[in-house]
Amino acid sequence: MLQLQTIREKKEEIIKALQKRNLDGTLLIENVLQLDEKRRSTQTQLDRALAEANSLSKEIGMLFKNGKQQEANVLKEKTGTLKEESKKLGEELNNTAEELQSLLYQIPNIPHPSVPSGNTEEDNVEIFKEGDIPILAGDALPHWELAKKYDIIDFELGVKITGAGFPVYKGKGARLQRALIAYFLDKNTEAGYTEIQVPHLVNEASGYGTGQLPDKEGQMYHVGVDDLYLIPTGEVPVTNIFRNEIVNEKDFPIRYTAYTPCFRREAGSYGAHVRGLNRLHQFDKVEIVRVEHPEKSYEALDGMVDHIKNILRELKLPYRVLRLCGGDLGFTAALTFDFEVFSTAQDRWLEISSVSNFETYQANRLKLRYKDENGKSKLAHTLNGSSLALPRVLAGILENYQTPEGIQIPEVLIPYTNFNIID
RNA sequence: GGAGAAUUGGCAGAGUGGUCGAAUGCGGCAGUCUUGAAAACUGUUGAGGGUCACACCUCCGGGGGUUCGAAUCCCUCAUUCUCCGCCA
Repeated sequence: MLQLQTIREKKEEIIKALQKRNLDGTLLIENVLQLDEKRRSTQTQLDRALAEANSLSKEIGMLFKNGKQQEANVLKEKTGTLKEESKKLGEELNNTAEELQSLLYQIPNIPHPSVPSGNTEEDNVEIFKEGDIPILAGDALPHWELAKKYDIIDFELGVKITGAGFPVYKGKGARLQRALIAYFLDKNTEAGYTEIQVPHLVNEASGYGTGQLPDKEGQMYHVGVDDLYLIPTGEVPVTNIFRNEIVNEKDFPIRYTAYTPCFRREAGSYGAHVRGLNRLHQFDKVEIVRVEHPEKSYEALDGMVDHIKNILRELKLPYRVLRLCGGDLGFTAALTFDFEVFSTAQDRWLEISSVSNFETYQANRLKLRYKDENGKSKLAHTLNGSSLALPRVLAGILENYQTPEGIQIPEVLIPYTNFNIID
């Protein structure tokens, strides 16, 4: 959520920047400022009433102490109207604040100046590409057929147990997936991220903290009886570690990595593009999260991008990096780089990582602050990225490493799998 | 799931209706002393709103109530601890 102070000071710039998201925020911002004005004036009136009541109460106390009952009773009468007034003002203040809050929740983050304009993923800008796209034999198969051929992923079995989008990994498929998780966690740890394990269900406050609520409510599975949500990404529990925290400036950089399953309802998406592992309701992901000093956050973002490049280079997968355009940028992000791996048998790119800087947007919701050198608390910056999303990496490996003899295992993974071919 | 106790500032811990935003100790920060450090001593040290700056207002787990006045009384929810039950 944007800071009110920023909206007050940079109204025009914000409206202009939001146009990159193809959003005309004029009315929204105007309403916010109006409500903010109203809130503050109501607050002032309320404060005045409370101040008066407070000093009367003190006087009454003194009078009672000195045995002047009658005078005290006279003053008591006066407090009656003040009480009514402050009650009314208090309600008004609450209503205004609530209305203001819900408007603020509707304003997305301001895109970073380097975000290109554009409407759809077509307008994202490729900034880097690496790795050779293998030339496959004419009978090369998409991963879902490879999965069947070698009996390593069973989609139908998942349908029986749960429903579409919940595959069962078997034998070397399961082992390969576990190897990838361990490998990613090891790489992240080497790079300075602390490995943690977090809950896979979160409460409502956490959903608001990272911005899944209220705007993306329908994307999460909700456990009604206990009012908890299954996490759509590890970002939610990990970043919420810092909700309502004031960290020490000396603690930067704060770096965490966590492996979690992710649950997404993804209602209404069917067709060829969601076949196999391309889109699932449950999948595994290793996430990296950083909390940074505002002046260092873009440096950190670059570092995260380089880190993920390294991993993909080691896996020898053909991939590219995109700078997301305004129209494709997530609600809470200021700048996002997407990583895509080339799925040779499907002849298309698959998103396997999304690395974002949220600047103070999440921190403001989370109330995540740090103490600067003058002892003042300021909002920190939060960042996160996938390193990496498992199913599509798996799909990329299956398709790009297929040979007539079987599926070769990338060299760096063999110590983790203990086999070098799936056949 | 049942019974009881608790929830106060970074931590520990006082405070049961009237200068209590809150004693005290530890920790943190600044200073004195010291060649330096430690010790000792002195000062300082919660968050948010509001203001040019003051004033002022709010916050003692969350929400609601009683009262002129609540950290202190009442209701309710949550969490933690102890005992019992159940269980990986």
